[in-house]
Amino acid sequence: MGSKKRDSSRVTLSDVARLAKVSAITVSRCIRNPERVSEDTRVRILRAIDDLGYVPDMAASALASKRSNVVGLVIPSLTNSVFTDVLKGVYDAIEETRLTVQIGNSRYSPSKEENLIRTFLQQRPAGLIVAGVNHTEAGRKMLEASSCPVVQIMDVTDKPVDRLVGFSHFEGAKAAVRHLHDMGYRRPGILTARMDPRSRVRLAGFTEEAQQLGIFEPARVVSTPLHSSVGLGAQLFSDLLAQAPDTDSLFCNNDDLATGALFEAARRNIRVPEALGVCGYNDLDISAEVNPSLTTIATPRYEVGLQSVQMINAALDPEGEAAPPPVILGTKLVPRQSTRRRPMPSVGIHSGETT
Amino acid sequence: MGSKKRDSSRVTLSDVARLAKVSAITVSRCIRNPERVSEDTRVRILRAIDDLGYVPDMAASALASKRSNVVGLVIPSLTNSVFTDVLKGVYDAIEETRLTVQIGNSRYSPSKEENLIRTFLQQRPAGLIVAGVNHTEAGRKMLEASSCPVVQIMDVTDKPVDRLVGFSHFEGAKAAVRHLHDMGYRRPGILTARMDPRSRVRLAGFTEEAQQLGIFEPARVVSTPLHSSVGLGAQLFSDLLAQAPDTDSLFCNNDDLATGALFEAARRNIRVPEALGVCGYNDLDISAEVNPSLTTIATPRYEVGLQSVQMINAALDPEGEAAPPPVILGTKLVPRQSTRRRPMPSVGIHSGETT
DNA sequence: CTGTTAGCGCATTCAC
DNA sequence: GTGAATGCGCTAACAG
Repeated sequence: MGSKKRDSSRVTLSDVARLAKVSAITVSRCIRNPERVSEDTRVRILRAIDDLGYVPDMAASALASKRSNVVGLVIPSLTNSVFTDVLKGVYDAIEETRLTVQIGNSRYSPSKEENLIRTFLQQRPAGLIVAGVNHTEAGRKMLEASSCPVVQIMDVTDKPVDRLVGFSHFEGAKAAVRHLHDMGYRRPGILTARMDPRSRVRLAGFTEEAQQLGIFEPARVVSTPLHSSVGLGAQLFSDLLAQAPDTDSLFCNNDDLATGALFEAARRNIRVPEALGVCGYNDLDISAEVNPSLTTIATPRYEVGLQSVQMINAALDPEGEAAPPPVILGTKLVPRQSTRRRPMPSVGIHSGETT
Repeated sequence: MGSKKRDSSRVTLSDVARLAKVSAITVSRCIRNPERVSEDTRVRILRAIDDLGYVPDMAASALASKRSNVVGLVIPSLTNSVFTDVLKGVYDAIEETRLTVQIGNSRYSPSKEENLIRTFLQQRPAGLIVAGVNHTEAGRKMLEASSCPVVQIMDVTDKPVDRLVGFSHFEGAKAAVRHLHDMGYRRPGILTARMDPRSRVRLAGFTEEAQQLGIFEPARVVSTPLHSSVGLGAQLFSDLLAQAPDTDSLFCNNDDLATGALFEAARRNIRVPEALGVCGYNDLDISAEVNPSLTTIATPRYEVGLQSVQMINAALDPEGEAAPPPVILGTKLVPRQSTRRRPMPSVGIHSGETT
């Protein structure tokens, strides 16, 4: 097999201790709380560590302290770029710390999520970051009973388990509908797939706002439990056209669907934004590049990743206070060429300039 | 802080042992090598485990055995979908095992990669999966000296460190050029960015094949160290057109660049595939959806992820043999509408029907 | 096939 | 500010 070397006696705390002429426990302290050790022993110890190339053994540390340095991260997908952006934020932030990430992929399944939560919790993690605020009952109970900090991300709720950093999908969807209306569109449809909790909330936001504006029409709602993709966006748009041909605009639950709809519109020679306004959700990289460029709701995914780790860190800090209030980040409408720059004069209502 | 509960005396091996009326070590064995324990003690032990809800303590296990169950995975990006596909394969495969993944993001930096290799190796990982075959000298030495199985992925080489599962970028690029030639294009350019080792190899493949076909033209090579993106593809295509306006086809180092080039061609009313053939690399989801759909070289990224874990597993198996030969997976040209279906009759410009 | 003994490397608790 | 003793939960190496 692959083994090539036997374990060359590892450098341990006591090796360092001997060289620095102190006891092992002092070295241990010096590493974890440098300020609790006198100036010059600290210097000696650090030198010894450096000379010997000492590296702490995490397993031993975890065993003795009953606390690992592992942060569990539970997300529903490893390929959806919404979550890979979160991932990047998490990793960028975690590198500054002595923590380590372990990912669990729930595949959008609440029961898989529950299992992951259980598995992680059994490992005495330093903290847990979980996407969403909807869990199985058992899952939520475990999170609440957990002895480590828990951060829910990517959504908002009145009753977070512990800490939370997310944004409102409801408000984002409403802003999208409002924008379509401001631009003069009066017959908006919605394309939505993979009906996970956050998609549902966006649909609810669409519905509420459209109703308030008096432009809601059930026949213009197209949804499917299938996973989102560009190809599916094209398909759903075709479906919508079949059942409500006079639709004049689209809120798509995400930019993949929107991109697909845009492509399908091009194939059908439907002019965007003149004959059809399109607004997506998330602001992926490609959204600025398609023809015409895609109006969308930008979501702070990377930022959520960063802040979730900072919250874990803050919670772990012995000076740490009680759990801070939830952090609700903003979403932002990014107007682009897939919606008009000005409302139509005819059915026209008023302004909506965004300089 | 976030703590809510004190550690409620954990269920340990000896608890299970007591209930099953055996010794702790037998329980330990039963968990790791069920077949080395007699039928009925095994049954008793498994029942006891179940009754008590016993969960092994990985930290203790790692400490005692000097071997963790962590597989280190070093990749250059967390957002590039080429690597998130690998990631998915790795996670799908690892779930079948008792192993666990830890990701290191090298950000395409060899020195960061070296640091990650060092850090991982210090944790006595069960195995290491590393993207690419190009490392710093120190990095390679560490890998060679490592006592755990190492799998290099996503590329090929004569001298793998240990195990390898990848595919040839050189051959993939050559196939692309050949296809463009077969379809009647005679003035191919190449767009390439983020000159990592694999991109360079693809460029070399392009160059060699084009030279052999007698259609190589240095002025049609456009490259930049910037990271690939759809927007950059548009930019590079514009640059190429400025320096070699008669270019009749494009091999793009990846599908992001190709997509950008396709978008830019649309903006300039350059007809694809009639006036311009385009071939990308990787076969991302979107490539089948753009207009016209993108001819590309499909790469087995998910499969590489899966197999890399299987290799680690095989190496860990005590029955395991010596390191198997490298596994070279195939890439596949996927002809789509961005190249003609038939070669041009002469040098003439027309046809390109796609039924 | 099963048990005994020993100790992995570190952190907790309490002395000093 | 520093140290000694003790054990975290498990597995290696033997013995039977």
